[in-house]
Amino acid sequence: MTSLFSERPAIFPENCFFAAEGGDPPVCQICRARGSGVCSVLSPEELSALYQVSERISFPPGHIFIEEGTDAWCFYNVTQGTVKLFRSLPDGRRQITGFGSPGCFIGLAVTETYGFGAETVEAVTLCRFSRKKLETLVNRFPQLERRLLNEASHELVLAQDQMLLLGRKTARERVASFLLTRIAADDCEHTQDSIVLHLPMTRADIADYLGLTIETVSRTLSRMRQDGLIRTGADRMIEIRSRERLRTLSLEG
Amino acid sequence: MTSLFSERPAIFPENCFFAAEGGDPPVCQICRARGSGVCSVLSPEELSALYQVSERISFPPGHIFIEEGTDAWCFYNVTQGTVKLFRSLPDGRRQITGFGSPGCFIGLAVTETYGFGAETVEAVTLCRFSRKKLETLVNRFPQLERRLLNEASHELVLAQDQMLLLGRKTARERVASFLLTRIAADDCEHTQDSIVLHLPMTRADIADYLGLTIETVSRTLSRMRQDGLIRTGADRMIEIRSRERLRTLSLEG
DNA sequence: CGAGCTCTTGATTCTCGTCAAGAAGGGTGG
DNA sequence: CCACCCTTCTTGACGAGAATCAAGAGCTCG
Repeated sequence: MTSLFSERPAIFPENCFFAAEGGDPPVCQICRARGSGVCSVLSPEELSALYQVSERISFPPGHIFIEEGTDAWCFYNVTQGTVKLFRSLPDGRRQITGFGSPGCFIGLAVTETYGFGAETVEAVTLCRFSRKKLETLVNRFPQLERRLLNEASHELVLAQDQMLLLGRKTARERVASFLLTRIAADDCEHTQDSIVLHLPMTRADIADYLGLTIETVSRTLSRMRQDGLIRTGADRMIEIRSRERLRTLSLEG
Repeated sequence: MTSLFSERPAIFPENCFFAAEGGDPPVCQICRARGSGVCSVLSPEELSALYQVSERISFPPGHIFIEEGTDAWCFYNVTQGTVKLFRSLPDGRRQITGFGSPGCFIGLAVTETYGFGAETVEAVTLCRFSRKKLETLVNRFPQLERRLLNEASHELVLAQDQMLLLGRKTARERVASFLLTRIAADDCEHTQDSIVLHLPMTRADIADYLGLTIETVSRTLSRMRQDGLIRTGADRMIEIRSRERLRTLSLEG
């Protein structure tokens, strides 16, 4: 039996095919989430059962697939692309509570209704499970429940990081923290001393995630560019020129 | 089998003795957390097993009983009083991520080490479980694991609320939201049209929870007092004179 | 009754938001 | 392949809201 909290599988996107086994359902064999999603704790036979109660769906960029406050009938697993999860106020102000990459399980923070909304950032593929059927499977395969608890525990740690950021950090610290988070989320290529990062989200998304405005995000990035900390390229590419300086910046302005 | 997420027992502090049964260990029979804590899903026999691997400890106000980043050897259940959970930056800035009342389980957001610190607000009594022994019990009583998942799920919802508050609300909206949260947390006496609330925490705690300064919290409460929304009394008592106006205020300044 | 907190209030500063305009980038159709 | 349009991004000027600095009032508790 694995540990009660936070023993999440390591994410190796480049090795993802290693995680899938010959006995897995065909779609799962090539799935980017097989090594890191909740399904990673299932044997090929168990995975088949999960596979049978799920369906693969795809959405274009900017598609809202969970509307805040609607009945929570299904859960999702991101298998390709990036999604954003958010909460909003009646007047339209929006806070993005997190971005989801392949392997991310969506639906931990629900009651009878979704307490959050979800929208695609890029073209996205999801694995969708009906809530009822997933619950049946969780009862059959207890390791799924353990895995969900680990996931929830990890989400809580991230949420607390974000609360510290939103409540106590300056704009400069927030943007630096964000870039470091993105590096950890591993959408990036490491070369020897610099790191090239692709941000799939717009400035508006970053602003809504960091509790800032578009203009402040843009200005802060410009200043980092002037300071030689980063370089920006086409198609939302960012080159981090000193991860160490960025880390310092993320903690003390 | 209960639902996978968020079926947390209702909290009835005034009825707490109803939840305890004659077969419970003596301390548990009079425990304020018996009806709402993780132990609420256990039968008297199961509770005895949990009781045997736990110990009751008390701390004075202002005592830090979890130091950020230290090894996570044990989990806690609050049984009396209020605690604050926080994260901090190297330069001393601090964000309180939540307050814990009786029934609150502490330790969901851990890995090998505590990702957060915990300090008592008032005199506090806790039930302490060694991590290893609790894990053994969770394996024995699967409903405990389900209960922990529900708890984590609920914590996530609260964390997302708080992110929205910290990222997008004004000082006035934050303080209004805070008071409403406190009413829901049920440290209060309802009379017919007004609600009398006791806040155990200082202005500094409130400020650290809301991402503001002491002065701003104080000024905001003063303004609410001038506006006839609240009245303040000795010993951190606050009378809410219009819950409805407060709710409006919490959403749109 | 006095010491040390906690809380309130005022004056001032500063960070970030708002408003506005223009540049850059991406996609589409001729 | 280029012109055009729309969205995204950048930059500047200005203003508002909250932080900071400072002083004093109000509570608690020994």
